[in-house]
Amino acid sequence: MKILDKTYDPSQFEKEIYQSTMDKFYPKGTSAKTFTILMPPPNVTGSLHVGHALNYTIQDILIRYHRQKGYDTLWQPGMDHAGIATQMVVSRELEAQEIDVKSLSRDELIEKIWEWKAKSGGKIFDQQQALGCSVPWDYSRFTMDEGFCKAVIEAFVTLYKDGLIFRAKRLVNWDTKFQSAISDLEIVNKEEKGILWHINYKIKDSNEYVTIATTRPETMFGDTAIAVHPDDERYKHLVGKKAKIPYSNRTIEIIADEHADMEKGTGCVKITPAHDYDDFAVGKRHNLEMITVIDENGHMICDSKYVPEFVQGLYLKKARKILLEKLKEDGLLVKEEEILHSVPYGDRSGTVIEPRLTDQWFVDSKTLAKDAIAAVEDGRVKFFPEKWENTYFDWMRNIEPWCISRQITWGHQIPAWYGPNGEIFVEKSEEEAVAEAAKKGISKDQLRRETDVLDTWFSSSLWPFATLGWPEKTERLAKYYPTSTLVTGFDIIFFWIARMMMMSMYFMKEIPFKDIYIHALVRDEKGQKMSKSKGNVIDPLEIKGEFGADALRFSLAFLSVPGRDVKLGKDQIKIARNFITKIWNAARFLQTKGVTFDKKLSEIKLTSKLTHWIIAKLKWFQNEIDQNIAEYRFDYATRNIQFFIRDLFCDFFVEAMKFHDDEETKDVAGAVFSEFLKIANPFIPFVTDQLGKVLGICDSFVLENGFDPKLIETSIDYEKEVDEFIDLIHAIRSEKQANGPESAKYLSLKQKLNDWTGELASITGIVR
RNA sequence: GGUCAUAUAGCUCAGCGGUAGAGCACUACGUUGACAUCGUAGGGGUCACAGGUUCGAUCCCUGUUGUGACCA
Repeated sequence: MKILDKTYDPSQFEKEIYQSTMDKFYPKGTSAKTFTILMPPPNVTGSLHVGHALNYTIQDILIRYHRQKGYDTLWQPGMDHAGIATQMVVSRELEAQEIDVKSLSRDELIEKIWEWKAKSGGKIFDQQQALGCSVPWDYSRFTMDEGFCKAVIEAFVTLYKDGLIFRAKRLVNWDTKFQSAISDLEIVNKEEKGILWHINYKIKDSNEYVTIATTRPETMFGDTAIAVHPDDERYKHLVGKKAKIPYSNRTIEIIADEHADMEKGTGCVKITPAHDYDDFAVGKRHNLEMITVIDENGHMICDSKYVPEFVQGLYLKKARKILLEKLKEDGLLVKEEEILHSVPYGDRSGTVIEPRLTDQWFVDSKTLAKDAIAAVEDGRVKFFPEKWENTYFDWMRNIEPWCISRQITWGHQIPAWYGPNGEIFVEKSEEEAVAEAAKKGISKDQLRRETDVLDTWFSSSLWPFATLGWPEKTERLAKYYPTSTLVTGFDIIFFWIARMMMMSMYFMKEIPFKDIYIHALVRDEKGQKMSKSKGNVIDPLEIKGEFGADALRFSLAFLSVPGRDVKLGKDQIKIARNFITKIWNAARFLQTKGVTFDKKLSEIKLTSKLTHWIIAKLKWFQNEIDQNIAEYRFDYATRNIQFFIRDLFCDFFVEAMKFHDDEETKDVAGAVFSEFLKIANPFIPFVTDQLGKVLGICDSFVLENGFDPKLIETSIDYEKEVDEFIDLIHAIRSEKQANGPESAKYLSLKQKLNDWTGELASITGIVR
């Protein structure tokens, strides 16, 4: 047997251990009890950050643990196509090569993106391997692969025919950079300083003016009313009168609506239903016209009869500036008031989001949410920590229709065809659409396919069953659905969890997963969010290089206290690395002591107090870990790993071995250490497998079943006696430090130790 | 504005209706047959504040304050 090096150097063996164990990560299909985790699919453009590392570490611990326990485990890997993000990355790259993206046809661009994917996509898979993720890689799915596309079409067409997807002209969040609608989850509101401009509109047939207050004067050409509060005595006399929009020949009615806030601005508010959500609602109530004055690029519309020439075609901010100057000149701008207001930004584009009236496709979330809510209410699906169900309920109970169409190229093109008069045919294929259209006398060349693609999250919402083969009735689907535990961050409860719940309840009529474990955000050691601009980003691969993947995994699990952010600093990882070194050196000591690792616990006849004691502690340890995993307490589990090997095994048992090293003790030392490695393997797979190999225990612990604590009997009396003995040792050491070796108390305690009879008398030398 | 968290040692955090815990940092000692990436021992807390329930509250309840997150 090769003697271990003095220091633990993970870079020497991590890669090899992973390569040699990869084939053990596949579901065996032999056990009736399954344990399945859906890996949250990273973006095809993504690369590993420390948040992923936490997410994958937890999943890998769960998977490896259950695999050892004899479950048929499937950790379903994959990737999503990240519509906007990918198209952005590829467009940028093409532009760098001086290729005009706009001149490419749809098919050409898509081809370029596939080329890019083949070359640069999915880097994260290698990084997941570096971290030790025990994934059956051949099972990987991609939201744009052939089978998945089929699933998306099936889902879309079914929902449409069931009346749960509809097309409508509504206000949506318009991203002027991508020139696409985005969902309300994809915008971030920022509190900003702004100006409330007070502008006079002349009352028709009167010399009076009404002063409205607005932060967006340039939209005035889309105004279709002015609202005052019904209880506002100041303006009661104006209700029903008409006012003229400056520089426009239109007059608009002054209406009473509770939307007007008497406290804010002048109490009079202009209503622009096509460019503001609140105004849209007012417009609906009062049956107002909706006039769009801003185009898809964020410029004032050119050929509009509503927009005066002097601002036509101008970028919004420019138009605003020119308009305000003119209003000022003409004495119509009567006040500028500084205010704080919240401004919506696109989370990817970083540009101001414009509410825009467009035709889009929507999912009737409200209807789909019902079963999804019920599944959590009645406990079929549980959140850990439980408090997150509030967040879930809150959102689901107030859910709005989900805008799923995107005006981009990369994604699942919506399977809808339009006839010449706006007829809509939603079918799984062009042939079927043509056939349906023919029934209404519309020929194939009159049909035009919808160019919009679906929101990436629409395909992600099918992940629990589409990855397993749906819509086909595959064996895999039958066997692994519903899955066991979903592990993810709270930031995608709405984006992903809620939507998977809705789609799964609808298409599978069954929950997608039983438990949802929500982990925290990883922050730096000061509790600040990691960001490139702050320079406090911890790169998991750099950490792996410096301290080893096990140290990173151990630290992340150690810090996973439910309900708290993970504050990760290098110090913490160093501590973990030092601890792993301790395990390494314990192994080294056992080697030099001539311990062999070929006997199982059950094969050793236990006679001594010392061996009874350590085995009793091992049983306790195994039970603790079982419970910790069942409760998703990875912080406890790692603390227990530390406590067992350091405080119990090394500090006492190994020390005692230095005085008491008969065959039984050595056999038990080997067997207990082997069991320890096995139990710790899901947490720190690399070092434990390496030790297992070098010590000749086994090639890998990946498929090793743990021992059953119930099958090995230990004497409680022996355990107690050793515990008392240890307490006495601590008391003696403490007394010696406190009052010196001459103190009466020390001497009497020392005497008590010296008088100890029986087996333990042989190890009193442990106190020096 | 609404909701949900959270406040315990210098720091990061466990914990519990009845003597307050760990790691790091700090102090002292130590190179004893694996480990200085180590060991042994130690100092250090009015458990945010104010009320209430209780024989007893750091823990349960109410309020205040600070901090954080989400929603509008």
